[in-house]
Amino acid sequence: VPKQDAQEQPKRAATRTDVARLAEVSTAVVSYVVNNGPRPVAASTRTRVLAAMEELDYRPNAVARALRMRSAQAVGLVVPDVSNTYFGALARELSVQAFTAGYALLLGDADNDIDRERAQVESLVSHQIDGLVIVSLDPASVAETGTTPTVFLDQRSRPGQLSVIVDDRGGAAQAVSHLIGHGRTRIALLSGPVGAPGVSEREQGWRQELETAGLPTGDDLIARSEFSRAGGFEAGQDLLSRAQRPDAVFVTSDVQALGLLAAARRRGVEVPRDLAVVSFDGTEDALFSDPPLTAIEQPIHRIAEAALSAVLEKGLEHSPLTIPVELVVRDSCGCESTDAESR
Amino acid sequence: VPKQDAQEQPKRAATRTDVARLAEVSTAVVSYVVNNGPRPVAASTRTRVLAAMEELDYRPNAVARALRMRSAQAVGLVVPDVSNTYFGALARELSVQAFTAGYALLLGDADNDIDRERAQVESLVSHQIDGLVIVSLDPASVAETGTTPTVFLDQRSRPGQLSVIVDDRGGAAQAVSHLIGHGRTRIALLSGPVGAPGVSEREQGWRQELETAGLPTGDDLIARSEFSRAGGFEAGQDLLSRAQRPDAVFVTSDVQALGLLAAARRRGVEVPRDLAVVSFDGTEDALFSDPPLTAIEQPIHRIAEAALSAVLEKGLEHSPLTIPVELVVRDSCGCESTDAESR
DNA sequence: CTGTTAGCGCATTCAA
DNA sequence: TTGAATGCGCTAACAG
Repeated sequence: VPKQDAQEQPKRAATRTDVARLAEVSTAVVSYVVNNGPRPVAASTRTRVLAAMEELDYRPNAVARALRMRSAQAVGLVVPDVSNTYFGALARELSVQAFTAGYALLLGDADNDIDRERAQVESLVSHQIDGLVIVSLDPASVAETGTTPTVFLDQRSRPGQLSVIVDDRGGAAQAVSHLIGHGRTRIALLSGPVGAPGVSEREQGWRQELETAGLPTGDDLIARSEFSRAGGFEAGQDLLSRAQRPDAVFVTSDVQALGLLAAARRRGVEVPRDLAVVSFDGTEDALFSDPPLTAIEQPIHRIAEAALSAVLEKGLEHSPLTIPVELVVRDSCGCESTDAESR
Repeated sequence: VPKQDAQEQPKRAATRTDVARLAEVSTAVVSYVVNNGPRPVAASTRTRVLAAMEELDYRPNAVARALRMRSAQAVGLVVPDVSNTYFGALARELSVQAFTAGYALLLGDADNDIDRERAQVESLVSHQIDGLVIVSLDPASVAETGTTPTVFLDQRSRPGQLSVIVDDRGGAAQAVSHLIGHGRTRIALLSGPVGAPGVSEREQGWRQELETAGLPTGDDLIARSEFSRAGGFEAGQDLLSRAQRPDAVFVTSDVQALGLLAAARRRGVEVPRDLAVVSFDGTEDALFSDPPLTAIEQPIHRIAEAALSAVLEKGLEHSPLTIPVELVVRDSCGCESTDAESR
């Protein structure tokens, strides 16, 4: 006498066919209720189907759907390094917003490597993502994304490409202008890797503002490092050990600024008294450093929003779309610390 | 006279069928060369196929493959908040390692919300991921993952579940013991949210070590906050404003410790002189804070490695697998700063 | 060594 | 309002 071991081990997940069989309808009807259309379903039938789905603990297979629909209901994000605070915040913002819109997020970390980046892009595209947002190490050499809408968070994209950018040049100029307003005259630049996103524009902003003011912009005022705390520390050490020490620094990212602050402490250079600092990004890193960083703040929420809609609604009024940035004053620039802000 | 506008607009990406036609072979042969098997292909044929692929710029469709193979060649990661430095580093590590192993990474940010977490898990599973690693807000209520191998980075998983954990209790005890070695007697605990991963074990370690030493563990020595800089700042303010101020704090994460340091500066409490601090995580955050944080360091690389292999090789010698942590001494505990380390 | 073919699970057109 | 049937692109038996 065989016992009922049929439903002991539900080895395979239930499919639409199983549900149809149990509810005694066709598979099409199951689709109709799952998707609320495109054909109507009688209330009583719907109830039966729902019950069967419940009973079988049915979950639609997103992959089969993706194949059929040519869309995975997913967007891809490729960044040079997610562990960088700024990119982490961007990933978080995109994950949350994409989810809210019914999309999953595929993340590709390029590990600061151009070949890795190419490979990540190809992988994501082959996964039928509905859109790709990328902060590229080199927009010119990014892999072909074919029909996948792609938005670059970068100035350097080619004419036809979608891009959402922030006003890097203007922000940098604003930062430098603020420093000049504090009476600083040797304003150094702690810059990012040559070719990295935003770097050359921020450099331009720095240079232009100084030239306009008749202040020096020589190579002895420039240092360069990776976008990392460690990189900022080393470049900071370098900058602070030069013959004629700068009295202010504009730094191209918060994480580098954290490194610079550490280097300054190490050498007994007091910020902001001996060295005023303004950085770019304005992540949470800038709020709790010592001293808190005056920074050009990127509105990550809005950037993510714009990028997502550009990619999903397949368009942008005009590309590039430039998002304004804002100088947020804290303590590192030498402004009087307002109590309300230093938190 | 119709012009050759056939290949003007390659509207659709080339499929295996197109390649087969162009190379004048069957679709199976194309598969064999793409996958290097399972059947051998004559060298000359292979060359023809390769040429056709090149010509058509053919890319295999990962979704179709996933449907057929019941595997997307992808792993999922769900964390409470990617913008947290620790989780960001974990995501990066996993993305890189997964990629190296030929897998993509699907990231789900739970946004510190248990319902969001459930939904993210269901979404990932429906995308046919080959494995899921999750740092859950509540392992008991995580969605059913069916046949998808799942590894929890958490102590509280149920018996049958795979989990990779660090020695939270032991690490905390070690931290507290170090503080006791510095002659501190009122050692507070700046803890995480009730129920968050690792929190209760770290609390236990703190308590046990103090009790053994006959030191106080009262509620007036405990504060609690989210895993964030802002949370740590507020809890720190609270702790430092109490009647009998602690002379040391064990903090359950680096980001919270950053907040605590800011709070201490705000109140003129000098670290480590007035307040010794040891935190948990040991991310890059701990290296460049002021002062650099002595911390219990989690070997993220090894954690990711163990989690990935657990999930992909479907197993673990014994679960939970406990990974040791290590006390890394810097300046915040009051040890003499060694020059080599303070970088 | 190569070709034929049957699905993977789902959405949808076309008939009923 | 429902059902039958087709195909999305790919793998891998199975048969030459």
